Amino acid sequence: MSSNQNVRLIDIAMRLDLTVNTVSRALRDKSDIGFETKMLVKRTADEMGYIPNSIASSLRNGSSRTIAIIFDNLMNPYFMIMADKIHKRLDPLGYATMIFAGMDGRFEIESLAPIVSRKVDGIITFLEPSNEVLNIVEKNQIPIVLVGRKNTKLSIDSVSTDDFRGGYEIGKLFHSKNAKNVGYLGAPLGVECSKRRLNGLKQSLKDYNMSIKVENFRYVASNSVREDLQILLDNHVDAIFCFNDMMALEAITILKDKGLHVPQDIMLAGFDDLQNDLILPVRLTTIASDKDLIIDTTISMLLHRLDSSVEHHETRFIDYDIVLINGETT
Amino acid sequence: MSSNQNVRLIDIAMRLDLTVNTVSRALRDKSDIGFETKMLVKRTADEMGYIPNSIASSLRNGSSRTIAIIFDNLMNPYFMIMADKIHKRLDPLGYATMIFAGMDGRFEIESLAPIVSRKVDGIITFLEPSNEVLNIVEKNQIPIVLVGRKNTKLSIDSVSTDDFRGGYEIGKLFHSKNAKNVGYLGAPLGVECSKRRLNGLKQSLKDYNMSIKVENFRYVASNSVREDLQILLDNHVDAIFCFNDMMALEAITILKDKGLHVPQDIMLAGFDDLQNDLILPVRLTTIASDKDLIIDTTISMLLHRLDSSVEHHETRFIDYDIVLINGETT
DNA sequence: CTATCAAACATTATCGTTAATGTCAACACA
DNA sequence: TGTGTTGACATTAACGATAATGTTTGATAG
Repeated sequence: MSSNQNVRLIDIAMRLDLTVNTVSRALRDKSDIGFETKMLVKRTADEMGYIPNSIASSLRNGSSRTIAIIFDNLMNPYFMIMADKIHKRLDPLGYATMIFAGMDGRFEIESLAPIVSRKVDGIITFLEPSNEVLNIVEKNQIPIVLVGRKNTKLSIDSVSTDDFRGGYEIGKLFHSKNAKNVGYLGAPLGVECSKRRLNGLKQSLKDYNMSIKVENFRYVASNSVREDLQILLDNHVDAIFCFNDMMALEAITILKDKGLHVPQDIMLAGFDDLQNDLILPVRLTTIASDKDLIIDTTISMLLHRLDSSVEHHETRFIDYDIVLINGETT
Repeated sequence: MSSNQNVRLIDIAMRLDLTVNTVSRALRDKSDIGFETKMLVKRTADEMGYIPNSIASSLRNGSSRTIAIIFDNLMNPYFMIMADKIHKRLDPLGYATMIFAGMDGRFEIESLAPIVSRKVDGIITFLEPSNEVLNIVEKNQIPIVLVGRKNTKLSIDSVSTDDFRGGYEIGKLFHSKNAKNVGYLGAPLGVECSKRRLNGLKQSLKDYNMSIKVENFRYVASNSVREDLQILLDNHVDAIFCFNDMMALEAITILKDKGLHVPQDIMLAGFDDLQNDLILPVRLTTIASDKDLIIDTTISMLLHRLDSSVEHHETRFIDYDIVLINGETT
């Protein structure tokens, strides 16, 4: 139980009449230290309750063995699922994950200082970083990978699903179910992946000779799902593609309040397949990409950048593999 | 854009032909530095894109301005909501939040090293820490607050809801709705707060002369909701109190699969009121405690410990304020 | 005209750990 | 006998920021 303060290397060293360095090397099983000494040091460290000060070793090593995850809102289940998967992959590798959230949709320079300042070894972001952010990150040589929101204008490593094809398949599906008037509840203007999903949807509507009405394609602000949905209902849509499952869930909830049932009264589709990772009391038609593969790819790209320097940025696309209709695979 | 590496205090100092210390003090608006110099230093730091190395200052100051949040599973919406609230409160105070998860139900000594090692300024835990953990935390003088899982045997600051009364009210509610045979889907044995909720339930069943059958009170393992639920159905319960909303959601989903409707065919109640913070496509009968108040209380207790030393541990109980029945306040 | 003081900066030591060198005794080899 | 060699440890110098002292210059007081 000894004293009341932290045990440091020097405390062990003094106890054993060794130097700090010897203790440090002994604990990390380095060469140049006798077997007996190593054993003794380790045992003593254990007895004294030594816990290394990783702040100090981070300073010395220039690495904090921490990966930053960036997204705008902790309370979005999709991000949470991803954060969980990231955490589960990185933990065995000795990396802690630090979540930076609450950025209000944009990854700007103001949010960057706390991250860079903490000397994270890498950044996984679900938000498009601004160019300034990218400059600083590059200047500080921090590997960064963008997940799911690839913007062609950005020069950054990224992992993404095939948004266009996702949108296309939903349109095709709606057609096969005899939808005539399809609407889209999208992310706010400027979110590239939402635009790509919409483009895919439009293309399939065109290919299948369904009507394309611009007023049915909405850019939904964060708390205006209700209004945009009402507009679609006023326009008598019979099928709605939602940017993601969260929006679809909100839409279902609102529709239910209005006494409308899915899919009997109106068809609905989302994107992300949350129900695969979360318990949801409804079954959604949705685009399911392989989240584990997305995360595995992301992390391997990130770790790859950790030891090799940047030559060229690449984007890897992860195929989605199934579309679910009310729980049944098509 | 100057060089390719980090800008440090010494880089600014050399540029301006000042000492590191002067630059440091100038940037932090300390006394002993002339007004002109401060301005010059700040401007130069800005131009050079200086970002302080908080690892270094943490080492020097002995504080990382980081608060650790502990829970077992990132993917639990309740924790996520709480984490979000904590983050939103601490961020303006300059504290980063670091999430430590994946602990599999127990907060044991193995999980502690990475936390202590990082010199966090405080710990907010949603898991009961073991006594060893508590010892080490105290030895290292790290303030810690336990949220929602108060175990009377532990000497620790904590914030909790009145679990007993919550359970009691649900029983009372079931009685008012003419339930005759009430079941409980609880947390695994050993989770104190689940036991308290059950005790509350039992008490109300007794007070209202409803039948108390031990076989209807289940300790549900993480992935056996289905089996335990089936047992309750076999026992012909007409109302089920679930440990929390997540379990209630899972139960609803399973019941729906079986063609049973809530509340027509069977009554169901949860705990936490997730629907207040999350979009849920169902309305749950649930116990709603004031989550913001819980978090505010937690953080104020934590911050209080940061500057005053430990004298005595206390538990504060947060009242729940409403019970919802399918969305209607009782 | 010198002692006193304060403003404005410089020097030095320190946080805990770790990499790069230094030292020294024991032993081998020719 | 002298020259390497090696095992096992010690010494020193970082990492970047900051608190505790020192130093210088100029102004003010007596």
